[in-house]
Amino acid sequence: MNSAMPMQDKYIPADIERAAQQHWDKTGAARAVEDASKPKYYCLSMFPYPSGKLHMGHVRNYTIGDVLTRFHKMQGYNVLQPMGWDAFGMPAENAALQNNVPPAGWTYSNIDYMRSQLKSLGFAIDWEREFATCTPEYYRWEQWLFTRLYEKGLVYKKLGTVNWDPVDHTVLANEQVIDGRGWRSGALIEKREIPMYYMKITAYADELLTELDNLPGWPEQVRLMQKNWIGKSTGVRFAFPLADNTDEKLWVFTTRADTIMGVTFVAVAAEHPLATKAAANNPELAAFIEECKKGGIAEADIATMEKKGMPTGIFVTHPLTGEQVEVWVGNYVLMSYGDGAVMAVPAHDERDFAFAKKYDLPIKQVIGRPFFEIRNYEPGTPIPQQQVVGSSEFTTEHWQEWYADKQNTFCVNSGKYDGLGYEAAVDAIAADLAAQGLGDKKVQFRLRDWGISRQRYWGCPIPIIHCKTCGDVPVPDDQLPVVLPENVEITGAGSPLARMPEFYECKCPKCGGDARRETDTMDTFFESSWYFLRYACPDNTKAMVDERVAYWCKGGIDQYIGGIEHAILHLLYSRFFTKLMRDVGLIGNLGEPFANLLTQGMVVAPTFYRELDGGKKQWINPADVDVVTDERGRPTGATLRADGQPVVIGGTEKMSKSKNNGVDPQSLIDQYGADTARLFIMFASPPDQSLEWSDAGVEGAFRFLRRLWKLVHDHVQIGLVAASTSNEGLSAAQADLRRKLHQTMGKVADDYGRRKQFNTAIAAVMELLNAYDKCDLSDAAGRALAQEVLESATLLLFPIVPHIGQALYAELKPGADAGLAAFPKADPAALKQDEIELMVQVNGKLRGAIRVLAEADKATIEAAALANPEAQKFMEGKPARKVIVVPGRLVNIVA
RNA sequence: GCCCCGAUGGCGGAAUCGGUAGACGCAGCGGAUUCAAAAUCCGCCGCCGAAAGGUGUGCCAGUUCGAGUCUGGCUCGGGGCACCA
Repeated sequence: MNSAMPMQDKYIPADIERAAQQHWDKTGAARAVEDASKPKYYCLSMFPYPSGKLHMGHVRNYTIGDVLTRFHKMQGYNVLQPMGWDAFGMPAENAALQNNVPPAGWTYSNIDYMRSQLKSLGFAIDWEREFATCTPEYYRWEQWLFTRLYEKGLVYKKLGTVNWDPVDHTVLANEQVIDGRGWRSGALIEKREIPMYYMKITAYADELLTELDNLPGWPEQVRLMQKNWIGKSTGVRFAFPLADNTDEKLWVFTTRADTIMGVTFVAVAAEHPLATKAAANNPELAAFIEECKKGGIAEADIATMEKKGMPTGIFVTHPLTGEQVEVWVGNYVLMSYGDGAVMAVPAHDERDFAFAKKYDLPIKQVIGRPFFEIRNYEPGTPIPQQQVVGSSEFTTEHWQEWYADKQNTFCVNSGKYDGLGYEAAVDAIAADLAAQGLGDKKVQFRLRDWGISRQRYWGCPIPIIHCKTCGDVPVPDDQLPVVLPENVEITGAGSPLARMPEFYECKCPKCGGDARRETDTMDTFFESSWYFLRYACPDNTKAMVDERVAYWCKGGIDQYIGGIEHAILHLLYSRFFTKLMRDVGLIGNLGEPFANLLTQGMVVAPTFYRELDGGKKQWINPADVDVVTDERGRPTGATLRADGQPVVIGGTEKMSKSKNNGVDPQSLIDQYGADTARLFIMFASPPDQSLEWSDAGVEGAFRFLRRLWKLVHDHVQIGLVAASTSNEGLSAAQADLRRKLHQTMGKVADDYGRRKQFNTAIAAVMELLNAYDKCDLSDAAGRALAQEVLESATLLLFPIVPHIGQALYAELKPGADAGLAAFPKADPAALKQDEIELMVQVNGKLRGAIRVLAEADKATIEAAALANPEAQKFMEGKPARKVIVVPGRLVNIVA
C-alpha cells in the first residue's frame, strides 16, 4: 500500500485486490509456523475434489473458513489454514472416458486452475502445506498404515455385495445405477458377491458412540445422526433349532423378545445358507432367489421396493412353545445385518403385518394395551384417576399404531409371561432361552464394517500380494509405495490395472515365488480420513505424521467447516482413523479430531425451463433470463433474453449441472471482485442454512462496498485526525453514535467468535454506518469520532472483505497493516446509558412505552407504567391484578 | 421405507435465555438531482381498515401474565442411507 499517493475517489476492486494479495504474498501473511508462545487456532475447511473449477459451495465454505481465520489472527492466535486436494475419485475416470484424457493429467490441470481461483479470492491459506492425495508422497503412508492394520487384524477379507453390470462387465457405484439399470449400458443390474477388504470399525463402535457426548462443539443434529447410524441396541440373539432333528440352528436377533410368543414364521435373506439349501431341490424357490439378486445394493431402493417372499418348506422349532414355524425367504431381509434372518411377528411389526396379510400367514396378538376410561365424570369436577377397563381392541383387519408400542403395553396370550411389561418380559424370556442354551441378551450395532475395496483405477492401490503358497501378504515397507501407473487407457469395462501384467505380476515377499498384486484400489474416503493430520507435517518423507501434529491438533482441530452431506460417513471415518492411528502409536491421545464443527448449507438458485416436445424439460440458466414483476415486485413471468419469449419459472433448487442453474463464481469475481463475492455470500444467510443466489443481492453487496469507500474517501479528503478515545466533548447525539459503535464492536466479535453468524455481523456494521451518516460530526470532537468509527468499521469488516479493508485502513492510518491490527474491543465507558425505554403491555398486548432511569427500581417502573395514558385506556378502568416487570425490556399489566 | 433438519412480508433474512415480530439488505412505489440516463440522495413499504383498531411467524391443539421461540399431533420442503464426494 503506497500511502504517499492521494486516495482513489472510485472503488476499483481489481486494483486494490491485486495490490493486497501481492502485499500478503510478499510478507508471508498466511504462513503458519509452530510457536509455543501463542495459543494456536487450526481452522480447517473440507478439501475440494478437483472437479474442474470452483463452484459456489466451495466459495461459501472457504469464505467462512477465511473469516474465522482472519478474525482469530486479529485476536492474537497463531492460526493455521491449510488447503489441499481430495484428488482420487470417479469423476476423473468419467472425464477420461468422455474426453480421452488420462485421469492424472486431468486432475493435475484442474488443481492448477482451481488453485489460481482460490488465490484470486484472497484466502489466507498457507500454500506451503498444500498436497494432492493422488501423489505417491501422500498415499504411500496410507498404504503403510493399511499393512500395519492388516497385521493387527483391523483389516480383513470377506465377501461383499456389489452392483454388477452384466453387459459392461463392471462394478458400478450406487450413483451409476439408475432405476435398477446401468447408466451406460442400460442393463439390469445384479447383486454379485466378491471378496473385499474390510476395516473393523465395529471394534470401535462403543468408543465412537460414547465420545459423541464429548463433542459440545458439534451441532446436536450431527451427533444424533451419528448416534443413530451407529445404532447401539440391546436385544436377544436366539436360535430356532431345525425341525429335522439335526443339530442345525437358525439364529436371529430381535429387540422385541417380548413378542416372541407371537412368532408365526421366520424370514431369511436370499443369500442365507438355509435358502440355498432349500433351493437345491426346489426350482421355483431357486428362481425366486435369482429374482432377489436383481437390482442394486442401495439401501434406499431395497427399503422402498415391494416386499416379496416365498416359503422354503423348511420348518424350525419355536424355542419356547415347541411349535413348528416355517422358514420363508424374504427380499427385504439383508444378509449383512446380524445373522441374515429375522423372526416375524406380524401382530406387532408393521412390515411383518403387511407381509402376513399379503401371503395369508397367521397373525397372533401377544401384546395388549390397557384401555382407560373415566367413569361417572361430572363436568366441572377435577378429572379423577383413570381406570383400566380392559385391553384396546386388536384387529387383524388393519394395522394400528399401538401394535408396535413398547410402553404402556403388556403381554397377552403368552402363557407364563402374561401381564409382564416390555422390560420384564424381555428379561424373563432371555433367561428362559439362556437356560436352554438357545440364546441370550446381546448388544448389537447397526454399524457395519467398512468395505474399502474398489474395482476402479483412479485410487490408492491396496498394498497386498496374493501368493498361492503364502496367501495374502502385505507389501513390505521397503517396497512401498505401490505406485499407481499414470499412463493408462480407460475403457469403462473393469479396472485397467487388471489388464496390466507389468502392474500385477510380482514376486511373493515371503517365498519369492510368482505372485499377483491386488488390483483393487481403496475407497477414496480413506484419503480424506487423515489428511487433516498430514497438514501439520506435509514435508515429512520419513513418517506418516510427526510431533507437529501434537501442536496443531492438541484438543482437536479448532474449527472444521464443510457440507452437511458429510455429517455421517466422512466425519465418522475420520474419527475412526484418529483412534486407529492412536492405537498404532502414531499420535498420542488427541481425543476427537474436530473440536468444533460447522456444517454449511447448500447454495440454491432459481430454475427456469421450457417444455420440449415429448414433455422433456430444457433448463435455462438464470443468467439468460429476465424476470418480469408486477407493481409490488412480485414475479409474474420470465422471458429468455435471447428471443424475448416466455420461459417457465421452476422451483429454487441446489445449484447443479442438471438443472442448469449454476452461477460461475469466476464471472462474479471478474465483474465485481472477490470482496463483493465474499460479502454477498456471507450476508445472504447464516452459514448453516441454505443460501439463495440473487444477482440483485450481489449488486447490493457491491453498492455497500462502494459506499464504504466513499465514506472513508470523504473523511480522508477533509483530513485525518486522531481517533477519539473517550466521550469527552461529544454532543448527546454523538455520544449515542459512539455507544452504538462500541455496542457494534461487542456484537460483531460475538457473532464471529461464538455465534459464527456472519450475516448479522454485517447488518450491525451497516446499521452503524447508517447512524454515522445521520450524525453531525463537523466539529472537532465529531471529526475524531468519525475517525474512530471508520477505523473500527474497517477492522470489523476486515475478516469478510480483507482487500478493501487493507486499502481503507492504510488510508485512514498511513503505513498501518489491517491484517496485523488487533480486533476492536468495546470500551465499557462508551456503553453507559442514563435512560432506557421500556415497552408497556396490557394483558400481553403492546400498548405503549415509557422512559425511565436505567437504575430505576421495580416500584418506580410499575408506577410509571400504570400512569401511562395508553395503558390506562386499555385497562378500561379495571384494577391491575398483577404487574410483571422484565428488567430492561417491558412491563406487562394484567387487568 | 428408516434417521436428521427446516418452514417468519413480494424475496433473502433478524428477533442470541419465553418478553417491542419483520433489524439489515433486495425488489417495488413516490420524490430530489440531471438536457436525459446511469449513479447518488430523501421518503414510504406485512395483511385488513378512512381511522380507531384488528390481525399476523406452514396447519391443528396445548402450557404461560406473555409463544416465531416450549410440548403433542399433522402438512410440505431439504440432507443422509454405507461404491458421488
